[in-house]
Amino acid sequence: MNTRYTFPRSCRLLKTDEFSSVFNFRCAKTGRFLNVYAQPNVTNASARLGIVVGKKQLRTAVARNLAKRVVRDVFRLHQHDLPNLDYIVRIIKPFTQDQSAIVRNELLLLLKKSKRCLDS
RNA sequence: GAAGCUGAUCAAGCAAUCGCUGCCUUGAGUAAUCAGGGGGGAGGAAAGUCCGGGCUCCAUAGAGCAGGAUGCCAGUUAAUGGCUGGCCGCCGUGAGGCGAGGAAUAGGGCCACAGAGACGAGUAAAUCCAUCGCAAGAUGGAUGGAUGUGAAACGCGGUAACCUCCAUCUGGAGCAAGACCAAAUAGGCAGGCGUUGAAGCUGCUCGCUGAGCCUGCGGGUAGGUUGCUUGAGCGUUUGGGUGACCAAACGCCUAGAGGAAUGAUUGCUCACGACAAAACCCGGCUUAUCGAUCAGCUUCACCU
RNA sequence: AGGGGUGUCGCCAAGUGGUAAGGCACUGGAUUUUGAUUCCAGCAUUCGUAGGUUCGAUCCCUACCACCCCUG
Repeated sequence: MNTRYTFPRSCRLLKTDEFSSVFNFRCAKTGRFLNVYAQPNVTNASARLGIVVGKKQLRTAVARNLAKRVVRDVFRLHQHDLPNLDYIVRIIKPFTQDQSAIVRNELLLLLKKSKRCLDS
């Protein structure tokens, strides 16, 4: 049995209430490009992800989609190593395609940091 | 060799893994959907939306006015304000580049400053002559240029990218166009039954309240389907034309989403990768752009 | 997709082809023991950018850039 790396609907944050509850939990970690919020979730079996991309930061639809795709890809590949949390990733600064490696490392670091923040 | 001019082409490639999204197919499932396999998946500007056309709907007896656009001549095209060729003017040493380039005797307006005077007329100063006067000067006549001006000492002045005139073109809206299917709720129309009692309380009877109820139809909202990619298409060759372009033959099928799809990682190679992402479709224009290649040409320097 | 508007000093802005008003702010001076008020003076390197028409362009024309608004 090989582990699947898909990103089904059950692994996303969908409702506005879910987003605002994670924001109100106030466990945030900030990097150069990203801003990660986290909250433990009891109802779901796996980690869940929500992405916020502002129109002010990334003007065109292509840039927004690229940002979302990069974040989603990192989450997808590491979802089985992550604890049972709700994450929200917000993009603060725009980045281009050749900067995506830096962004990926930063996101992994921030995810680990937020886990430690919740444990303490 | 250096500096340029013009035209054309390309817009990193290959492999593996994990993902995204349509299409075809197989299986499971009532269905939504899920799983496997195959195959496809952004541009030269997709951009700005500046022109032109196709397509669709609405309007339309015919013609005109108004408004708008264009403006040397000829050609090309489905069409154009695009493009091509020629003439003329300007710029550049040159290859070349740029040009809304018709009419001022149809008419109106404007022409700052300077200058006597800005198109109506007319003479301020200067020179010469005559008269008067001691002189300063005054009056009359003649002169032709100078000053200043972008231009002019009156010449049928300049200006039409001021209005205008002339010639040509021009119905409007836009795929959220338009077509089809079609919940819930409200309302409409037709038929039937209803104060000789509809409907409700209520499963039945009594009782009470007291005007609607049933059936059918059509419009139409949410939503869905379609329009949606085979087209004034692309490539090669041949022929015609100075050229834009046209014709013929052969070959090819090349995104079609709907909160909006092309990414990530690893390895190798190289010019070390810019501007930038389709949304009904084409033809142009304009703008952004790391670079690379090819062809023709110009100028300068050096060598033979 | 279609349509409209704006861009002028740090801010608000006037300006109908002839060398860019005004107010606030700022700077300097005067007045005052000091400050505020008041008075005087100063402050525009391309009128968003680039071309064109014109003797001459903020103004007219064309293209572009940025921002805003409207209809669906």
